[in-house]
Amino acid sequence: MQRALERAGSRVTGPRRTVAALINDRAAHFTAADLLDDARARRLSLGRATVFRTLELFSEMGLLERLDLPSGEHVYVVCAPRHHHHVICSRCGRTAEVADLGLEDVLAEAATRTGYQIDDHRLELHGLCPACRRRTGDPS
Amino acid sequence: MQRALERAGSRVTGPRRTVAALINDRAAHFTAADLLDDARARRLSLGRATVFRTLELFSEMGLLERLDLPSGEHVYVVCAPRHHHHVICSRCGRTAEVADLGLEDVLAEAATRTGYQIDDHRLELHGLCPACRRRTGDPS
DNA sequence: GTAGATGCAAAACCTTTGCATTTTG
DNA sequence: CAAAATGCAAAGGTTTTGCATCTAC
Repeated sequence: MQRALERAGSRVTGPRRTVAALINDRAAHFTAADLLDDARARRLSLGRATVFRTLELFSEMGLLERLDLPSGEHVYVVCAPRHHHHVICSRCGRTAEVADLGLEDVLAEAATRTGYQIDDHRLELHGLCPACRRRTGDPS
Repeated sequence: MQRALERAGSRVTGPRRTVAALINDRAAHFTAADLLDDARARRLSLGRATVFRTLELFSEMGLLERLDLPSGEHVYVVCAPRHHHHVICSRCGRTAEVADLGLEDVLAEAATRTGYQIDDHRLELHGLCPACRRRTGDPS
């Protein structure tokens, strides 16, 4: 992460390290408020504005991505900077990334049918992660 | 819409008719605030809370769907109650619906690769609608 | 007549901004 | 040392809630 900041020409500061550390300790997706709470719980000084600014920075750098859950919540997930999609566990919030799913055909089909020129897309998959699946009734 | 309300066991009230009318007069996606502004502009009495409550009601009834744009804006679009996806014009906000795009294979592939049990998905397509395409430089 | 709907104003949120102060490179 | 980053508190915006008053059925 230090590397990434340097590469991006941004400064490596205490607060940014703190945010990075807090993110690292989170298993699943999180909100800005989550990090603020974590910081307070650990008695780490960290300003609200800094958290928002840092999340935005990390997102621009491609280290994070913001997802909008069906609930309307804005959550962030750690991810690789290439194009991909997220599979989100609706129970625990853990996410996995998938890429190259063969969406091209789907997009082409949509373009043909609607006449729209499709420039971008967002795909979110919701379900249960392997662990939550085991803990649930249905081991199908 | 009257029908839909009756079917759902909800009352057909003045404010709900007003909201439905305002929605009808909108060409593209809109926010709760948009409707409030429209109402004010037309000197229609309509409470803020009622707008939010009605949008929620219509959404539950499947007449509307709330989308979260990449910008973070919460917009609503009119749509049919079956499963489908939205193609959204990034210039004018007009939307089109598409269904049965052959996503099944994509979902199956994602499930296989991640081990998640995939229960639901959201796909948003962004681009230019035919009209905006024409008005833009690139008639490719 | 009564459950359901409304409107208002306040509360609750969430996110951004201005600006003086501190810190990094 | 200069530019960048921070923190605070305030502003801005959106959505929700409590409650007294209406109104559709």
